[in-house]
Amino acid sequence: MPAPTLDLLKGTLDLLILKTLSWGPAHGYAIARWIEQLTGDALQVGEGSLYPALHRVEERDWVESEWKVSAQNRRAKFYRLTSAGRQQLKSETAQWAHFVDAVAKVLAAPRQPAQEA
Amino acid sequence: MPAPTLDLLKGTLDLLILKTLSWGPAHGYAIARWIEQLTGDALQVGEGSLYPALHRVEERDWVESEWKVSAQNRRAKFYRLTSAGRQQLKSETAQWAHFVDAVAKVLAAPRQPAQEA
DNA sequence: TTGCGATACCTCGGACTTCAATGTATAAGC
DNA sequence: GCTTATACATTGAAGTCCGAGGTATCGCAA
Repeated sequence: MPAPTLDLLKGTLDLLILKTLSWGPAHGYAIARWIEQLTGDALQVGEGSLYPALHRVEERDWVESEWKVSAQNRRAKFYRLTSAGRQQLKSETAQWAHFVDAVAKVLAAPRQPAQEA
Repeated sequence: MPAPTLDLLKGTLDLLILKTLSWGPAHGYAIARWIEQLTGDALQVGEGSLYPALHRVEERDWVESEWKVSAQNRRAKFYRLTSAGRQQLKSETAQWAHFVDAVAKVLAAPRQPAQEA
């Protein structure tokens, strides 16, 4: 039988993280909880997706990190958007909108396009 | 330097193929051209994505195939949606809408959600 | 004080998709 | 005969997701 393969995030996790950090610095665990809370658990961010994603956005210099103490009095790595990250957020947001629009065009089409050669 | 890595389709190719076939049977090459034409090339379907995708939707019994001769007088494998495929199309369309809506909720949020513990 | 749940970090491996590159073959047009 | 478009296919590299497993601390309750 075919594996279920949820793959809920479809490559949007970096965008979601950058957007979340545009509200202000946060640590990984809180970012994941915020995304879940905002979407009513429609999007779920497992730790096996979260931490690699945080590491790659830092690697690409879209965020910077610093160890601090969380509101729950625990050691946590706080991430802050860099100016390159803010630029990236803008760019990825536009690309996402463009992509969603393109898919919508196909899904809305009542029939095949005219004049295929 | 980080690889560009377009990844335009983000896991929606199966959905796009099923939708395209809901207009009637078609062969792979035509499906790809239709998607590109409908989206003004916003979505591009390379052959290395297309054919594996067609094989997996057939493997899952969402489509059936049959060799015929195309309008261009060439040997071509025509795909037809099965009733399971029609069901899958409906389900995936709903899931896609749900997903897009969830992402929009995060992107539209002006700030972090209230009362994090 | 011992144990548990929540917070918070991390890595590994498997499964999957995308996509460029490469290859085959035929029809039509020049 | 050559080129272009049509039409199929596979391979390998790269990237993402995610379940499973591991570490550690805090606060609380038994």
